[in-house]
Amino acid sequence: MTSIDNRQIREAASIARAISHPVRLQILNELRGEGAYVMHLTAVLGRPQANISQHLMVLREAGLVTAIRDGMTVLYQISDPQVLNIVDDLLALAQKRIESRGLAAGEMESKQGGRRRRRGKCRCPRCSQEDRSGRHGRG
Amino acid sequence: MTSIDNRQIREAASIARAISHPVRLQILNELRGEGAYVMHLTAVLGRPQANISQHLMVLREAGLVTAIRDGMTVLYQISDPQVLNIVDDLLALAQKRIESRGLAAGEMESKQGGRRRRRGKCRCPRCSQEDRSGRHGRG
DNA sequence: ATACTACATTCACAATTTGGAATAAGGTCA
DNA sequence: TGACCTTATTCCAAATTGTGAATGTAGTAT
Repeated sequence: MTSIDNRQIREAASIARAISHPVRLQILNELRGEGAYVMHLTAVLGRPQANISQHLMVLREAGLVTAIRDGMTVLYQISDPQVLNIVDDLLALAQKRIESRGLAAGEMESKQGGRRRRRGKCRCPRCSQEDRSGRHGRG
Repeated sequence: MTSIDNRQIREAASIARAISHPVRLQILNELRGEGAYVMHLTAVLGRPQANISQHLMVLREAGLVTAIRDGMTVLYQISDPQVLNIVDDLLALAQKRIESRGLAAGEMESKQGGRRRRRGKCRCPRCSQEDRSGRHGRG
């Protein structure tokens, strides 16, 4: 039996709320796999460091991510794989909608990246390593 | 290739945003299966009708639910089964956390319903029918 | 028509969230 | 030590959200 009490509802809602910001969702998406350093997130998302840090704080307080100091840098990781289930479901539904809307409104994807997309080079420990060993992509 | 563009991120975030309120999450949870009438939601959640209606509007505008008039009453349904995947994942993670917190903090479930739980009787078409027969769809 | 029921919308205000700027805090290295 | 790097936090104004109260709209019944 699936009895839902108030605590569970509130907890679930607060998880959703932490995820419900484009920057935070993007952060979670970037943390797939082995996680990412703050400077990497700052570089990839193209946002001020303070802002990234603020969003990371929200994610931390919601318990969605954990921070591990590594010298001067900090590695953030997703705290529980189930978090990614939620993210994946959200992205899947979003994708489905965008597609069906595209068919309905003739709004096909042929645009060039409206805004700046990837801020390219980042000097975080991981990126430096990948850069040298020629490994690209995530996973 | 799972390239995530900005539109998809924003769409996903806005879905999460719509879900991220306890009342709305509870509404979605009540809509499982065949949906529910507004008066049923009002009765079950124990909140003012206007407030339920306001939250339903948010869910409608986010495209998570659809409304079908049926005489004087309005039946709300989940617009896409994938919405429930998200809800289920949120509830699962919430449950997992509450459990692990309970073990860690000795906060076992020994409370009586902190707030009012179910407002019991509701006169919506479905409840009335179930009340006097037992199990049947709408007519 | 009136009265009643179910639901939706608007308004006003409090509470919360957001993000930039500045600054603090923690760590490394010459 | 001080210069420098990475990340965290505080302050604050603007924007957004949540809610009750009142009101509007649509359908039913008499």
